Amino acid sequence: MYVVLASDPAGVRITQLDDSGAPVAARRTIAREHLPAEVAALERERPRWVWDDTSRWYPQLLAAGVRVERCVDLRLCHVILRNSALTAGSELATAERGPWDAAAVDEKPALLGTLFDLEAFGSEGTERTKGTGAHTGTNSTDSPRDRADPVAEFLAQRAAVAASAGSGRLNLLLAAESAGALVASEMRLAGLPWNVARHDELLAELLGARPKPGERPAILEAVLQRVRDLLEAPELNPDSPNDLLRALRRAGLVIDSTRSWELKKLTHPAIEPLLEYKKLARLMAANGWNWVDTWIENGRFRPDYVPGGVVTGRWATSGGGALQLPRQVRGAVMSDPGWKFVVADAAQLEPRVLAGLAGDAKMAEAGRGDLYEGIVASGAVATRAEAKVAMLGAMYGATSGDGGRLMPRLAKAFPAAIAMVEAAARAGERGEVVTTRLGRSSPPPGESWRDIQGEAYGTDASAADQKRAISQSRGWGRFTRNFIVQGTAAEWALCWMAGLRNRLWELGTGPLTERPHLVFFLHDEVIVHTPKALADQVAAEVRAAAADAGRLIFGSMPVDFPVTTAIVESYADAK
DNA sequence: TACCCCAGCGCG
DNA sequence: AAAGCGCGCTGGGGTA
Repeated sequence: MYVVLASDPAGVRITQLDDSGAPVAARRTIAREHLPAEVAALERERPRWVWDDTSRWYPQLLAAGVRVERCVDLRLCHVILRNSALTAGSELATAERGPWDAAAVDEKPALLGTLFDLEAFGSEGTERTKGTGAHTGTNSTDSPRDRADPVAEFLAQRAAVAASAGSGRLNLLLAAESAGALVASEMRLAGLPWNVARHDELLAELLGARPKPGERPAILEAVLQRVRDLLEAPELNPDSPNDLLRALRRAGLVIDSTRSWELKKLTHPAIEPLLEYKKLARLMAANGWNWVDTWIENGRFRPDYVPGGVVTGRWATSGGGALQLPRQVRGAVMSDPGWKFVVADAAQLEPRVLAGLAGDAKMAEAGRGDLYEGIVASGAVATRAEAKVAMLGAMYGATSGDGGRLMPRLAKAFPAAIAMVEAAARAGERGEVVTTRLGRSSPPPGESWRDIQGEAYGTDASAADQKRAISQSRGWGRFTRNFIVQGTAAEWALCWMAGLRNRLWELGTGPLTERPHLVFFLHDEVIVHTPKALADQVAAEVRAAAADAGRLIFGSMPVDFPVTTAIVESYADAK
């Protein structure tokens, strides 16, 4: 059964559909304040909730203590189906842009009326990312998506999937994407436990005690003093790349940027303290006291997770840089008393995904244990380090350096896997679209890309035009090469997390945050916060969910997806 | 003052 | 080891 929710001037309109999409009862409208109780009652029948945007509906339900098992997030699913090569001929994909299509930045509409609509839509989008997602309460009935009918959209999506040759995969992708949206709301509700006192200690050890606003802490100041002395630049502003570059050149160094890996090549007494300064200044700017003041509330870090925020299907976050927490401060992530973290990491996820995608039995075999050791054992390369750099080269499209040099050896040892990424690269170079295992397609290159390619073959094309076109074409090829791997890995991770979410729910009783629950997700890694006594069971469920995800996506293809699990009280103690 | 872009660096 | 993929955030520095 499906239950479609829609905003209505009078409250919330509820439409129940059977599994074929046919209405099973007259639709009705209830008052907004009755929604949580209504959802809780209907949830016992395990429906799939259908709504325009999980972040507009679910946070309030969670706040009222109502958790749902599954949903369809029409906004996220629409994006997938609109772009997927598997549904390219569908009405949904070929229709004019509508309220379910986000306004594209580079498509400025000519007509004022249209412009107004798109701007209204855009402003809604930005509100969503910065806010709590709690839109349903007040003035949301005016947004374009509320003027669109979710029942009609849902039926259009079902039709597009049903007519596709890849309907099984697409259905899995849509379910996983929607489950991800539920997880995102739940993780925001729970928050990542953050020990402010410990964070303070870490900062004090590394930087010195918290300074007055606008000043530098003692250790940072002392390091800077050394830099200024050694460069004989007492007025140096080390945070200004221009200023720093001038000072370095005055000291006789030949350099054209202040990037740390460029600095590392230089020999000068000031380099060591300068690199130290950069490291510490970065910590202070990105995750220092200001960050704690802004992002930690009541011992929890609650970033805004953005499922589908990356073209490849990876998540993004907005606010707090949640996906870039530096190792230096991970010690401040500490479990509650009586609770533990289970930190789990999918080992060598992307190359394993590539083995599955390509159906490369040899590479799957090499991945029976440590994949890189397996590659060494196959004789392709001599060391684990070489295996790793060669694999990265294959997946990212390295052309030079060790990656570019070693990659051809992989092509000999694992021809199927390498042919897969090479084919994706060639498709991208031609401006074609590529598609992940479950059916997410890459965006086509933009208009200016095509212009540049076209111009390079005109009669008055210069050598420079052609060079530019080739370089741009290769660049897009590297993107599509990586897209199929990164995108399919993201699908694996979504399936993993969706399965884990339900397994965790079964381990406990009561509200979500009193059971083992997800508190963090980082592409190929999750953190579960769990009562101490359940930690071992959680670790087992994490591994079982990983095995499920592999079978769901790759079927009988025997690719292993081992996960490392650590049961810890601080994130810093994992791996 | 507000806004935009860039350089640089954190994460996978 | 900084060549090759995907992001977000900060401070500097410019413009309106």
